[in-house]
Amino acid sequence: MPVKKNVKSQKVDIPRKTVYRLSIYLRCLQRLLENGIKTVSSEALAVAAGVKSPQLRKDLTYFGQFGTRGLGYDVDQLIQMISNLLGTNHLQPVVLIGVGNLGRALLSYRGFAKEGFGIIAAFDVVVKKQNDKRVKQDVYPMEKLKEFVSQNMVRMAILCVPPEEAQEVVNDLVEAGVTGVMNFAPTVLQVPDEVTVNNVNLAIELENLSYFVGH
Amino acid sequence: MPVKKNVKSQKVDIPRKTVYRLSIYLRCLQRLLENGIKTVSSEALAVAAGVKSPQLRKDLTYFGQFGTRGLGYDVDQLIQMISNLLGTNHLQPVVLIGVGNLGRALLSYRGFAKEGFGIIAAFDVVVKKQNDKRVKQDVYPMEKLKEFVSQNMVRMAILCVPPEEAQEVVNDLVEAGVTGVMNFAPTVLQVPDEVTVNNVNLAIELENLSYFVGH
DNA sequence: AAATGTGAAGTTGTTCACAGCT
DNA sequence: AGCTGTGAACAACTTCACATTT
Repeated sequence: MPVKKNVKSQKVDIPRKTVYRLSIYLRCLQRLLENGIKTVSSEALAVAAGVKSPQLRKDLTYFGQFGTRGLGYDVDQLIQMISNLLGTNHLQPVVLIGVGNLGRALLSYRGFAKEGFGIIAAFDVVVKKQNDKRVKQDVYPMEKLKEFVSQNMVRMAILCVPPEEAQEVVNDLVEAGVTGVMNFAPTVLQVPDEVTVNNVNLAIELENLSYFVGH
Repeated sequence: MPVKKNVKSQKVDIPRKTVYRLSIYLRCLQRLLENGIKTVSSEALAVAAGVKSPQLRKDLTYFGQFGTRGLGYDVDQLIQMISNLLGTNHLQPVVLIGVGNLGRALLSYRGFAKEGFGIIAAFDVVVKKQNDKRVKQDVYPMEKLKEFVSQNMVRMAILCVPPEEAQEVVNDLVEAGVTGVMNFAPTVLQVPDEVTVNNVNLAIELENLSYFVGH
């Protein structure tokens, strides 16, 4: 699918898969930076990221030319460019809805914070006593959701509610101004064109694996 | 990417994306079955699954012809065929390695069991007192991993260890006979060709979303 | 009449090979 | 000499249109 950007944005259309790989490159680059490496060739970075080098070069040229021929890419500069493009150079506030098993785990998942995302609040129909001391965020009742989202200009949400409730919740989110949803519910969500939904279905991933593993 | 199957298997190559969609179809079909619907057209099923109808028909014909022209598909028969192909018609034993936040959540995740997978054991370097009563599985020390996997003919594993340990653990898994790994660690794993790795990187999914949401 | 199955056309994404800088 | 940037070839996937079957 070609990436449709809204009219305001000057960005060229970048393939979905390229955007995904940019995240991977970013991680590899950060590791290089930590190791004090200043410059990297497309070949070396491609190996680290698990792709082929022409792929990497093509991915990068979708949004500009950063390399020096005969030399390679400047690690620091490339990190800046990619994280700027992805929007991870400034903190993105995120809300999480559905504090079940999975929701609770994601609330305390360090992987998000490390990459510049903060889950600033959680919502659930039942506001249970939080006896999990790893969870730092406040859990609010569902009625507060729309108000909170609009007031805090939240644009991204993580959805971990049961499948039956997912569509209803996402409607509220969209009305309140959310334009990006990471959906863990096994539900095909209906949203306006300008809203992006990333479906993450763990059961399907396992099932998929099962096919390749064989009978 | 075309799906490479090992020589033993007689299966025709089915595109990766098709295999993924088959799981989605399966869920929709199960819902139809629950509602007592016996027959479904490609058009109706496609809408439910969020794809176009020629796509669905092509997906199905990769592994046979099941429809009746002028009528549609038999729901029950199609469920049988797909779950047989995916290998979910009999229970697949799975082990989980790394009982941190995420690992613990996955252990108690009902989505897996519902789809025919059972996480039969978990492993970690530290076998902490399990005070989480939702987690039913035993947690063993890492030293027992290889032995357990070979003795129980386990072929699928869920990897939730820190990135530095991931490669080491996966080496052990492969040696012990695992051929399918669902990898939550942000590490590019090196495995033999006959082993399938499904990477699930939640931070990257969020980052990806962030791009579409805009600056 | 209705809906499948499929060759062919169209689209998107990947790889190659090499021209062009530094 | 080395490595990037890219047009062109290639491969994979999707959609279309319609012949075919019930």
